[in-house]
Amino acid sequence: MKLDRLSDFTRSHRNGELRISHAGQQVRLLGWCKRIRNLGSLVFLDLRDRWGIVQLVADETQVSPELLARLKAVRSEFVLGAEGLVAEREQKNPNLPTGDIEVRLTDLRILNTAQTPPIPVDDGSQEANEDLRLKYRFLDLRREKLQRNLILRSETANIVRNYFRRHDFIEFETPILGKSTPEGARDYLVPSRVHPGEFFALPQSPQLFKQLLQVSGFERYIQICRCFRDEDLRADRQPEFTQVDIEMSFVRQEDVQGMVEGLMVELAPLVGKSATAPFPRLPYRNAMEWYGSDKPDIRCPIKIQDVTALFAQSEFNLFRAAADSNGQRRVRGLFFPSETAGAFSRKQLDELQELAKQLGAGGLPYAKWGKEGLASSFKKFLNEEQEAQLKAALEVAGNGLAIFAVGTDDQTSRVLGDLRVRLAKQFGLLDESRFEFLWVVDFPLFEWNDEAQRFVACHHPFTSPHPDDLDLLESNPGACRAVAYDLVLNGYEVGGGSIRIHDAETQSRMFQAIGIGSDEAREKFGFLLDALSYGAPPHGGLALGLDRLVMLLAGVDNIREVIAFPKTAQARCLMMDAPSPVEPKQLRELRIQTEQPQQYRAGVMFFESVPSELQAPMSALRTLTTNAPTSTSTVVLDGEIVKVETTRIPEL
RNA sequence: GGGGUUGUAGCUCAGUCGGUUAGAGUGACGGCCUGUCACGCCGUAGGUCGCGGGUUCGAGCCCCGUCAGCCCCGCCA
Repeated sequence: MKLDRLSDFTRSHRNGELRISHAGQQVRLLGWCKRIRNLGSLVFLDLRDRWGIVQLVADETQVSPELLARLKAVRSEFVLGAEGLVAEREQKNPNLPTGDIEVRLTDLRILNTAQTPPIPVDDGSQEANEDLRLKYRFLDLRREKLQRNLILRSETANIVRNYFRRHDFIEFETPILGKSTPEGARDYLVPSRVHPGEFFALPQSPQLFKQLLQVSGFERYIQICRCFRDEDLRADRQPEFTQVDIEMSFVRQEDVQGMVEGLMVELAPLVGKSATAPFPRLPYRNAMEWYGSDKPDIRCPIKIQDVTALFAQSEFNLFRAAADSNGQRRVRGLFFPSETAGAFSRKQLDELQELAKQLGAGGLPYAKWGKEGLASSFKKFLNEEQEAQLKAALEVAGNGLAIFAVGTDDQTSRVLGDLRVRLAKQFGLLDESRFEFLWVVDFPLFEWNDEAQRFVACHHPFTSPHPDDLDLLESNPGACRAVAYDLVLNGYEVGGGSIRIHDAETQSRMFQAIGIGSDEAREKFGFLLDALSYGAPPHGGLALGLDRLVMLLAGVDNIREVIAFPKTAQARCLMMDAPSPVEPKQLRELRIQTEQPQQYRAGVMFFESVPSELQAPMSALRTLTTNAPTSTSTVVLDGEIVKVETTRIPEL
């Protein structure tokens, strides 16, 4: 098809903004064909651009046969320039903002054609599977839903910038090519060509740079920056993600929190919510005790109760053993006041138990108060008086379901923390429309790492110990609290920060406590220790996870929905098919030898390096590769020796 | 690293106990249609049942392996 040129055609209006008040105006519009409805001698076309949809119309009594023919040649997703007269519709469409009017075509330019999309671009259609959506992300991103999310993301970033600028923050750019440091997540590494055998690390966060900028005296730092962590992914985690990173000098925890609260109060109205500062502060210890989580969703008020003492004399061995364990193991429970919960079926309870087992529980003891009174997995160990005590402890009034977990605090928190939110949603005990911020504070400074057989920093090794706990740094690290705080929204950690260590001596003690000796500290963090010894101001800050924040603002439960080009759970980009093998020449330049022969992905086929006698079939192989029906990658085989692993090759 | 789940037409899915020629909706293509807006009506084409192996007289269905997507545990200072 011969394409028209854009030439001098300029847009006069945006499609979504046309209203009855424009009636009578000649307009020039641009966009994509969302759908065409051909009634023979009358044709309607919905033209879509970023701002909305407007209906174009042409009928044979009004337009030339040529124009009508050209219009009928249009298919979905063709790119069009349309000229016409805005007119009031004979039959209006109340579902469309532009539904009162239509544009009577006087001219139509076909600026580009389009193949039939492999996935529906229409928001009304059922969403395609996510692997296809990711492969054809550029088409997926045409959908209004994703456009809305990404526009929201842009708005959010804009408000963030303006807010901090207003508060005298200075925006910085810190290096992407940095140094690998011990502790923390696995690094993404970048080999250095000019220094063979040496590697840069992509930043897990700009933590040290922003601290050094405090030492330099900038006092207020902001960066919206990309961070990289080579760890396994989740629905709310990507290998590269964006942080709103801030740092301030001469501040206490409350100063940082107050600054961030002000931002959240400004962001909430973006999506018609409101937030009221100050947000509640909840010590880590209480968060774990009441909610079984360090990022509790307090939209559900139900708290975990300790009922261990009730079973001190019980004949129910499982529970009594915990009561006898001197606090090592406890019996903790949750009560969901709800008729639905009280009517939970045996089957549903079995499914729940399966879930609990996946979370590491041995089983899931329960007590249910419903139409037939008490039903419980340990009913035979409960006399009337004990039942009454249990009801009192769990604050049971009316029907509902109580579930229990036995074990160490870690074990019971994991099970009850998860089920608390899950069941609360199921029973309608959690108002999902609300935004509930809170600060979790007083985190422990260290946690014991079994694998390394040493303490590791909970937050990071630059976090200031609580001033009251400084003496514990050597004597009892496990009991030492940190001046660290997480911002939690609806059960998600959306930010975390701390007051930092700002003197070299404390920093050295900290390194010592996590098993980094003075020599290693000097080698790995010499620049930091130096900086701290040249007049570093007291300072602290926080980093917000922008992706998660926007995800929550957008009301979606997956971070990929607010990222233009996300990676899969296996950290692969299905659109570019990255990562990918590279030319042997590149590897040679970097002095990198791969332990495994490189595998070349070409659609469904895999090739790998082999001895030279197989070099002969190379040209045939390349033909097969490019002709493979599902092949999407360009495979570079130049000079490389390859073999084919699949059974397809013998057909050659 | 481990567990769960999904994979059938371009797309979304159904497919009974293992049994004849694998279906539906939607999309695509062609025809008809002057008020549609998920247009309607008629017709046509469209399948490596993810891939490999096995069991069987016979496999979309059962078994083993494998690849990929998603969710979770470990991991993520």
